[in-house]
Amino acid sequence: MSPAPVTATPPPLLPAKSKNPPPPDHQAVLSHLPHCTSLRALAQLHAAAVKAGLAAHPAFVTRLLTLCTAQGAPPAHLAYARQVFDRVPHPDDAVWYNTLLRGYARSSFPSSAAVEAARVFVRMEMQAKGLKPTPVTLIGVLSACTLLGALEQGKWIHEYVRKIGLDSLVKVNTALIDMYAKCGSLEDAIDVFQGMESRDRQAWSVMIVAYANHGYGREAISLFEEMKKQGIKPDDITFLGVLYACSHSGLVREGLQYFDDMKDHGLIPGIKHYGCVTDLLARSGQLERAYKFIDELPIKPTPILWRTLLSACGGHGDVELGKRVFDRILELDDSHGGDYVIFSNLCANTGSWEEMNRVRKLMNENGVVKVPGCSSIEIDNTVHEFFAGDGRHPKSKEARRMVDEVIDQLKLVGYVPNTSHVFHVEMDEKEKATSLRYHSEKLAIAFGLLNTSPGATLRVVKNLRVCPDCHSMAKLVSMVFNRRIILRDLNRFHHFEGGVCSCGDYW
DNA sequence: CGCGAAAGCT
Repeated sequence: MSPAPVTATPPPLLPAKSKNPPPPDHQAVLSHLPHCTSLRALAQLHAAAVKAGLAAHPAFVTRLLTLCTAQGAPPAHLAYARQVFDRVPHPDDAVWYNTLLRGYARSSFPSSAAVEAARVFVRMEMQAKGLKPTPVTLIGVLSACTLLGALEQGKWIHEYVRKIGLDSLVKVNTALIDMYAKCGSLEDAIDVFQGMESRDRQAWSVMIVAYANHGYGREAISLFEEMKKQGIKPDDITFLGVLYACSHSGLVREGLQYFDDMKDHGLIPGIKHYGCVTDLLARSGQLERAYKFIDELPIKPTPILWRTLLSACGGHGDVELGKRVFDRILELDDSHGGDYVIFSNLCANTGSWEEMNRVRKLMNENGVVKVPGCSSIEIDNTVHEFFAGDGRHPKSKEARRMVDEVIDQLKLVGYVPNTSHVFHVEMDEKEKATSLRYHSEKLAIAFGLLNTSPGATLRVVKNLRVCPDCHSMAKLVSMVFNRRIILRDLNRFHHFEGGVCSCGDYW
């Protein structure tokens, strides 16, 4: 769908002059709000609200902003929210700032969102009315940091939180735990958790997810058991965290047991719980069982569930099942470029060339666009970006040389790797260059590793999708160069020490 | 009164 050019602008505020203002029938207006999905409908309702004298009605403005900044809302909606906000003469309610801030924090354009979120925060601080950031403001700022992997900014906010004395609040600490964990510092997350005087269900759940994200499935589980012992009742999200932990650490038996336990707690699994179980079965190699699991769900599976399985078929090299799964996905959604890529890679890896050509053709026929992958790596406060198939970074050549250097070092220690990147060495120069071009992440990692001081911990943050090659690369380099490496892919961390990954992924 | 954690793949 391509939306018509956005011309909607918020209606001007009524000069509240009219003698007999219509009764603020805000209940009626509010009840219509959730049904407005298009910008046009929103603008119409907004106009009606202004006529009803609701332009600055706190509940109305907040709900309007919330709706416009909802997860997955198109950028135009976010821009509209901004206009609504800017047209309020004296936004004197912290909640409005908080809503807008949160909107930026979960926007799909992280880097520009960060700037905007910071501006909103600063503007709030500057308010002559003495508008103080509320706990929710800080939670909003922290979740913006979380989204961006901005550890340094997050630490700064932590200091600020301490300074204004909000560091005893359970919710703020929970946001801090989440921020630290998702920005790669599990140690700081644990510190905050242990320093809390009391912990609610959410605090426990977030800490469980934190361990899970870093590959410490056993620790996540024992935290869950400890939580129950202390009389805190787990909810569906806690269980999601536990299942997530199991699927990321290869704890198949435990995961299935906990999935079963849900009903004893009176909880009904949702699509995300099914997602975890699918992942659990599929990644551990029980591909057929996973297929059956999805097929027999009591609710309609989303393409996401099939996609999870497809990716696992790729990992296990099962092209036959992969094709069946791929067909199931196409029935539901044939516009997702990633599916074609995963499946065609699977075909390539198993030598199914005919099938691969068929997929490539299908992809063109369906007009699917491939977006180049991008990785970034932060070294000494400078962010370096590498795009797949692009040598624009000034150090691209150097990085590529370093990849070769790493490979030579590996040969010296006599390591016999079983991953594809070493095959590149065996290829002729032309082939090698082509292969490496498509592994920008690998280049970024090698570049970063060799440029940091010995023994340093390297954090790879922000949008890094760790391809299996990177994963092996990190493994090997941590061993050869004796570096501690933390790799972050979109959702989870891999800690390498002496060539061993803490995480059960790719087990 | 309204804002605050949460599966998978790219």
